[in-house]
Amino acid sequence: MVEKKTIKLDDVAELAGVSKTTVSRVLNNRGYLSDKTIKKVHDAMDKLNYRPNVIARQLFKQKTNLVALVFPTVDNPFFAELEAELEKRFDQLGYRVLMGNSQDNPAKEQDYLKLLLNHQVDGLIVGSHNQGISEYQKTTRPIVSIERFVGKQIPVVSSDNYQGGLLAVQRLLNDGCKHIIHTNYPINLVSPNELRQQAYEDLMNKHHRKPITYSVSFDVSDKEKERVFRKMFREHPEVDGIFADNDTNASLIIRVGKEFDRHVPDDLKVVGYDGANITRTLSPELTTIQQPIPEMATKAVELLLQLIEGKTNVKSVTLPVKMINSTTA
Amino acid sequence: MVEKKTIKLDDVAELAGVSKTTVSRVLNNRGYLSDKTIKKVHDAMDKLNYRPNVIARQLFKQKTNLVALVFPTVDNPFFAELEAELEKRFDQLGYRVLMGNSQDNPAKEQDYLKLLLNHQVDGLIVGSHNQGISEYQKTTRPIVSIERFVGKQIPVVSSDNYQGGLLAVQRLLNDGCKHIIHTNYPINLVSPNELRQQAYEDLMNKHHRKPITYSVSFDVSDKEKERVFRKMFREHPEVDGIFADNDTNASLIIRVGKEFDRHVPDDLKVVGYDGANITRTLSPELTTIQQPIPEMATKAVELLLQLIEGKTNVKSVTLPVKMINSTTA
DNA sequence: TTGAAAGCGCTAACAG
DNA sequence: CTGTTAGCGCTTTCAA
Repeated sequence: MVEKKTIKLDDVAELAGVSKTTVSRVLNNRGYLSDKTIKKVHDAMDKLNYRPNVIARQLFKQKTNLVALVFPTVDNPFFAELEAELEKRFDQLGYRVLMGNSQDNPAKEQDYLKLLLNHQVDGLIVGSHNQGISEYQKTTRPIVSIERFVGKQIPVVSSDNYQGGLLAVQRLLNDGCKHIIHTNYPINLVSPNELRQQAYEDLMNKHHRKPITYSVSFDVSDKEKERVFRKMFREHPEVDGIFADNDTNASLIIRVGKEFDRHVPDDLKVVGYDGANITRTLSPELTTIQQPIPEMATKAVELLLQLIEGKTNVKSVTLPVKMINSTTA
Repeated sequence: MVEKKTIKLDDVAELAGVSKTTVSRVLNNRGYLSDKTIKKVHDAMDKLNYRPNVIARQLFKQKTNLVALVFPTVDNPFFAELEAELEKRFDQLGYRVLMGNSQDNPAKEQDYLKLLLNHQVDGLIVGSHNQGISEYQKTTRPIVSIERFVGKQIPVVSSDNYQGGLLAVQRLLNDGCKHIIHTNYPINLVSPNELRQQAYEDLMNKHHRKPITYSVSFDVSDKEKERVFRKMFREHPEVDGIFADNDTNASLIIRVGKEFDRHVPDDLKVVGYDGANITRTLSPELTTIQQPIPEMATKAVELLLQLIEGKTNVKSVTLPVKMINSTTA
């Protein structure tokens, strides 16, 4: 194997018989250059198979064109689609994307925050479910959050959770459900998600029904989740309608329901939440509230770019949700 | 808003009354240092809220501790799980992970290759389906491929596709299927995937049946895929067993089958492929061949690290698959 | 145990 | 139109 030393600007300059500056200019298409020089330089580059060292450029520019996506895990239909959409947009804008699966571990989330603070990335999109990371409050570096309140100065992109809750519960009511239960993940007051629960409770109260909510952590196994749902069916055999906080749970609930001989949609109606690609493909029968994932990605990228460009008055946005009618409700 | 200038080593050194070198040593725990000095430096760092600039360090070390994952898209159960597993392992080893969704676009794939060649990342894991990117042949930089032949010198991690094919088809034969069709994505000779088809054909021939394969591109819409499957049912109404090349297609086939009044498993048996988390959760009824995704991730990381560390004799590996018995076959 | 100085590879004033 | 020079922030010989 031939020992290869790195070719740098200097080497190209020497071979082309010009200065580093000139080569740099050719590289960046900046300033006035004679065609002859440009050609000479290109020839030299080709001959040496020159490759610019991006790290050196980054050091000078103090910009990496890198952003990090901090979500619990990419192995989930909603996050997978969201991250794919984010990556697509960032890529078009010349940004590379770091995958930050926080696994709902505050330490890992903090690591990614440190990347930002250390100028290893130009910005952060966060959608984890941890709370109380105080650094978020202090930093003025570019962060946009998705579906989560992080800090007073950090803009949030969310879908209309209250409206989503209303749509779901109203659908179950229209279907004639008398005993509607809501599942949610443990609510911390920092998530716009609680608005879904709020909508559920408001609508239940309005109809003089007692709201009942079961909490299921995001980061436990399917087995564990099924255990909670079994408990739910056992404690509330009268249940005939369920507003699940995400499609995966909706799917698990439908399965567990069968164990109790409750069949969808005849003696149990279920509305899910999210409506991601993968779920639509694998479980098209699910009636669900669809979050506008592509639009959320577009907005988040837009806001983060504004922050990166130094804009100060960047506002949170809420996007409309949509009911997907299928056969489970 | 207060204008904040970047704190650097120099500033810390000045405040602590020592030299840059000393601060650097404290930072890296290198060389002999008196406790007093260490404390002074730490105090200064704290007071200034100093954050080392990682880019500068990378420039010096010629190492970024970054790897890129180049797969068609992360919005797919198999790739999502694989990328999540890869990220988890790289993270533990101090590597950050770039998400490279190539969308089966050779230009994008080449962009990521360029990152590697430009020393922006230390290594590449590729699992895209493009072929004929000649740079792969030339480079000696660290690349590991997953389920895909990329170049002679590039190690491949794959699962035992031939065995997977045998298991699937044998299962359908055991179930008494007489007319078994295989779906696959268009085969280019660079994919170990073709071994599945080989196994299918070998077993069919052995049983004196005529092998029939329908090809479905990876990157077309569900609608388009369904169209192909409708064609399949129309052209082969006698079909009673299907070996699908992935679980998503299996799921689509089962749905399309219903349109033709073919119900699983009574008058149609289907075996899928992949057995990823999300699929198991959303479609647990699917009988499928499960790829050992976590083990594949472990191996791929292991091999890439060997390459990054300069090892030369890095060998490809094949890992065993497993049959998941459920109710569609 | 500590410091001075050179340099990683590139860019951008500024001067010609 | 092109070159000289001074860094970007850090690490590491080498010398003290």
